Amino acid sequence: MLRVKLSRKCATMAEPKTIVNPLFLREDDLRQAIELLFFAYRDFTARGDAILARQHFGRAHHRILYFVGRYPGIPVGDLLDILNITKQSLSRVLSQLVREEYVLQKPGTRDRRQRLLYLTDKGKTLERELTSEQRMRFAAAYKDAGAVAVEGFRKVMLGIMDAKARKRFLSPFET
Amino acid sequence: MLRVKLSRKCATMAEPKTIVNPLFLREDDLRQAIELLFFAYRDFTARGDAILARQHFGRAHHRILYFVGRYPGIPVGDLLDILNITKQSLSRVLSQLVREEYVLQKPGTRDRRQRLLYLTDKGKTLERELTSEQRMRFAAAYKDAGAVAVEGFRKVMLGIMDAKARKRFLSPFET
DNA sequence: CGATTATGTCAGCAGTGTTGACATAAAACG
DNA sequence: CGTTTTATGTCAACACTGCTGACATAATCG
Repeated sequence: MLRVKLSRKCATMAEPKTIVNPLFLREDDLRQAIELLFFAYRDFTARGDAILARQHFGRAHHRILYFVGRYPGIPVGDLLDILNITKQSLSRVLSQLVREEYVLQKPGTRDRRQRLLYLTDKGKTLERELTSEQRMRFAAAYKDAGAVAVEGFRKVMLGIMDAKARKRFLSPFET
Repeated sequence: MLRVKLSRKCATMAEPKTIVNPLFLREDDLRQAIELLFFAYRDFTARGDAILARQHFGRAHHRILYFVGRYPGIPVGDLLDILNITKQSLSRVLSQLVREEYVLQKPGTRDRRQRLLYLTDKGKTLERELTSEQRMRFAAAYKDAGAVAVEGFRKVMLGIMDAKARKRFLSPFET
């Protein structure tokens, strides 16, 4: 579970971790964990970015499409909470999606200040195109890894995210 | 500063998945997987970004500091391979780090065209500050999740990344 | 020597996140 | 009812990061 490559080209590659030092190995595990997350996320998002670039969109557009598809009728404020960005950042991208008819806004019934968001058919189509590759990626990885591994992945990811986000996963119907 | 929770406000939250439909559940698992990765990565990088902002740096600076610290003496080309960005993108940030003496460049001995990269003490200090929070995050998550979960996390992440990156993890001494 | 490689640099564009300031409509409250 | 707060939007400016294209230098290779 050691080092990555570069061996041929990178001079200071040696440093074999052969000595059984629990503490040292732990450091190595943590370093590897960081890299696993980095490379997985990098590759996970790469193809979607390419698709988005075709229509002059970016990753932010995908995130909006995804979460609006996930929670049809979501108010803007809730979307801001999920994305953890400012309303100005969201607005720029969201208004573009509304203008180009990927997303539809309806005034709230209970609270007419709210603008509830929905995907149009056009939006659904693009969202599916973007997300399906990512779902296939996970489907393949889950299949290869097995059910036990999947549960482990889930546990570690929940441990990495902040408590607030973790709560959303663990208790779907709470404030 | 926090908004409210989705559940209360978002009308179309219901959709209980009570019906035992394997295919449907699978879709739900994949959707959850995507979100786990999204939220974990978002929160994983947030504090580092805040630290970097203090010195007018960004996430790209951290990545360079991290991988140069990881592979002292790494040539620029190898770093480009790891980061998967253009040399122009790298150059802007790297030359800044060199100028401000976080990173040191030495001409290669075998190939004098190469510029081998090393962290200065200043660079090591900043890198440690940035990465230590991330390591602690994983240390806590790993501890809570347990060894089996960690192995599962590792398997799933390897499955998500592209084959090229996976190889780097699995066969430490190859290109 | 000519071709390729490793690296760098200048310039411009796009996407995304930030802060600050200001505006409107509706809900909440006393 | 009138004041305050909330939900949302908008304009503007700035910073970081990625990309493409073009061009330059030095060293290695064949």
